Amino acid sequence: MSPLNKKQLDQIKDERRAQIKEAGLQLFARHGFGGTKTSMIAAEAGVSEGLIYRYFKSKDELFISIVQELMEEGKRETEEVPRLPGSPYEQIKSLTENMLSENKYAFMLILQAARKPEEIPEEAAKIFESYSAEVMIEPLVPVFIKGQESGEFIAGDPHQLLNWYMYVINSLILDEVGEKEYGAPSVELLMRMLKS
Amino acid sequence: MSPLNKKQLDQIKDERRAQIKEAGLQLFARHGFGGTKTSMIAAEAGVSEGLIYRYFKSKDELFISIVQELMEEGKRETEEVPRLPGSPYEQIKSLTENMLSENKYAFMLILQAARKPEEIPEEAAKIFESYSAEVMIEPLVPVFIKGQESGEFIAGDPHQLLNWYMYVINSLILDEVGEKEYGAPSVELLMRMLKS
Amino acid sequence: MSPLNKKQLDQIKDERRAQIKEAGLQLFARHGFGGTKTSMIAAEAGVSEGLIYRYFKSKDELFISIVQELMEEGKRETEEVPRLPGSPYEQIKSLTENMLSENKYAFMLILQAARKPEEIPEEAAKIFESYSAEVMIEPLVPVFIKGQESGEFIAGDPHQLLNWYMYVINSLILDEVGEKEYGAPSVELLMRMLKS
Amino acid sequence: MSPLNKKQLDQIKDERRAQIKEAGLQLFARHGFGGTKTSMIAAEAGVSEGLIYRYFKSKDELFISIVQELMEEGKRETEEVPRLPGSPYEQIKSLTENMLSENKYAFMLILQAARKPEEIPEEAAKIFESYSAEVMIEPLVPVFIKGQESGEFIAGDPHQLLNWYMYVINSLILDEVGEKEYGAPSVELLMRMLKS
DNA sequence: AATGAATGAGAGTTCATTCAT
DNA sequence: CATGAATGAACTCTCATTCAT
Repeated sequence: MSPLNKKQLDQIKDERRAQIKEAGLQLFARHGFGGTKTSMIAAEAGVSEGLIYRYFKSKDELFISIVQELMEEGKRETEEVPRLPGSPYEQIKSLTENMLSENKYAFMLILQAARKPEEIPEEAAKIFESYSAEVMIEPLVPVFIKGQESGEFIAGDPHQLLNWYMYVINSLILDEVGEKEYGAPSVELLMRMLKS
Repeated sequence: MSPLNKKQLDQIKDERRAQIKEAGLQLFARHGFGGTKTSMIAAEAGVSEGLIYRYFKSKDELFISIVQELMEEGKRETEEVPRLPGSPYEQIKSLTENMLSENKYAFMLILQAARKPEEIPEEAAKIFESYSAEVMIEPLVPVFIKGQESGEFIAGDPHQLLNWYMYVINSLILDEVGEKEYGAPSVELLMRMLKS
Repeated sequence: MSPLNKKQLDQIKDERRAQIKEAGLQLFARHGFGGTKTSMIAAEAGVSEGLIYRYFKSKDELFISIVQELMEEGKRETEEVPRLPGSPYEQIKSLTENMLSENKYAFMLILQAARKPEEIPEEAAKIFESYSAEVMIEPLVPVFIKGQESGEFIAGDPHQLLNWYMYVINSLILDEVGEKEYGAPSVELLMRMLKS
Repeated sequence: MSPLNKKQLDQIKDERRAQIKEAGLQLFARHGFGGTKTSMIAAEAGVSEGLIYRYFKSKDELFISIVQELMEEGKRETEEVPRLPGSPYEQIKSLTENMLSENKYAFMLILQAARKPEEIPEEAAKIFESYSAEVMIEPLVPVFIKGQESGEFIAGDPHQLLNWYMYVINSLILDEVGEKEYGAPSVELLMRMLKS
């Protein structure tokens, strides 16, 4: 039989790349960059250790590649908020719910990069900076102001309030929502911080 | 010259032990367990690398010893809250402020143990569990109930609300209050979560 | 369409084998055994990495096979010298020129095997020994003696003088005649070593 | 007993550094950069593999450090030639003898760097270039001219003749003067290339 | 017959721990 | 008691070789 054709090979390659990135995402998110050994990634992805290096030049590059992708995704999500249905309060509540549940790993990893830039590859730290808080918070400012005008949100500098709110959310995500007795706080409780 | 007597030797020993633990506390808090090299601890404590092993059997044991001590201190502080001056709201606000500023390193380390038990020595994780949330939250429940009765706090299961509140505080402490534009949220904003 | 017949298949096989050997020769000559990766050989030969192993059991065997072939070729050339036109001086000059230019790669590789037997497969080193200096020098002895008799060459033990002369030639070939300012020494200068 | 004092420790360090460099010199000279494994160096120096890294940041740095030292030594030796006793012919003969015997390893290594700059650390190649041929040949030009004037050496561009002569010497050194039947050519035979 | 994705042994390097002094 | 040179297990990464297609 003839060898696999180009399309099939490309598909395999894409799958493997995705597998390895997914494994990396989960492990980096949970154990940090230094705490994640390449052997762990290989095991989680179900491939040999050597194979990682056919798809990524180094552990650093794998990390960078993951961060890059996530930052872009995160940016897209935040920009989407003003177009969500409902009042400003409901829009931000939606984003909060999304961050706390669906995209947990992604946010965890992004925020780890933010917290200890000295422990991750330099280039990853740079990428993170370039998508800095501004980029992820700025799109929400108009939404928040609209909420203040309609009386849904408390008064105060919207940048500052949003920053603080995000700060709390981020911290919570990093806690990886343990299996504690009461679990993570309800979104409603958190929103009380902003509600007038 | 005659050799040091037993009392003097014991004093030197206690000092060295304390020096090393203090260095360990700060470094583990900042860089995590895996991110802290024994050479860093020796340098920070101003002793030789080898000396660490006269006072602690291993890096693991040093970490465990530090966690142990901090947990007891934390417990003492929480138990003190009902005896603080002011209303329940003010008492809990006091504790919050204390956790977010004065005892930062201690809390950072404790919480790091809490968050990533896989990354720390198994025994340290066990100690943490044994001082579990209950121990640190239970003493606050009566205070909170008193606050609900006087109308200062929102209604709801006090265990659950306190748990969630602590959860947020803990998360924030772990963020090591970066140099962000707006810094960490004001205690007042956080207290809005509980205030009726 | 019908499959290829046996003759056609054999031809393809011979071509492939030759392709791979030629690529190996150039790369081993330039980069040494250890410095040549199988991936480089595959790329240079324009075949897949796996295919090499259909034609040669291992990288070692490929190397051995190349050395083997070259040694035989070299032997044939040396044996040809007495039948070249011109005086003994001119005959040896001819051989010298040939070695320094036309068959450079071949000689380079042979001599690399000679110089660092530890770095090449053991069997290749053995083959080299078996074709040892004697085999390549002995045919030249009568030529040299004839030159001494006619007064063209200096006096002395012909074996020893030839050996030394070859030794210098071999060393020069191994230098791969760099792009130095003055390039490699002229054949005339070298021949001064032997000329009376 | 008190710990070793500073002087003693410095001596141990100097000894170890020298041990490791000496082992590196011999092995790099014989097997090339890539062909020399750190485990070989450790074994030859009689230390553990890890210890190498207390004295040199990397295998690259060890190599660079060795090349650096040798280049300076080589330069000093060449500059000394005009001050040697005897006629120009005897001075250059002296240098030749020295290169072919006493300082063999040093020259071997230097020349390996010269021959395959792409296979050694980039910085080592740069160092080599900076001490380029000029530096090692230029001091000999006046000596050679003096020899031409007195009729000891053949006529011709002194730069070119010296270059070629050195080229042959270098090539010979790289051959590591095997245990061949007749050994390396006598210095006298080589000098015939230059003698009028 | 041919491909190139996948493997795993072995290389260079780091760092907790030991030990001679 | 105190030192820091020395060790070796474990990590990241490379590359000859295998194997499903």
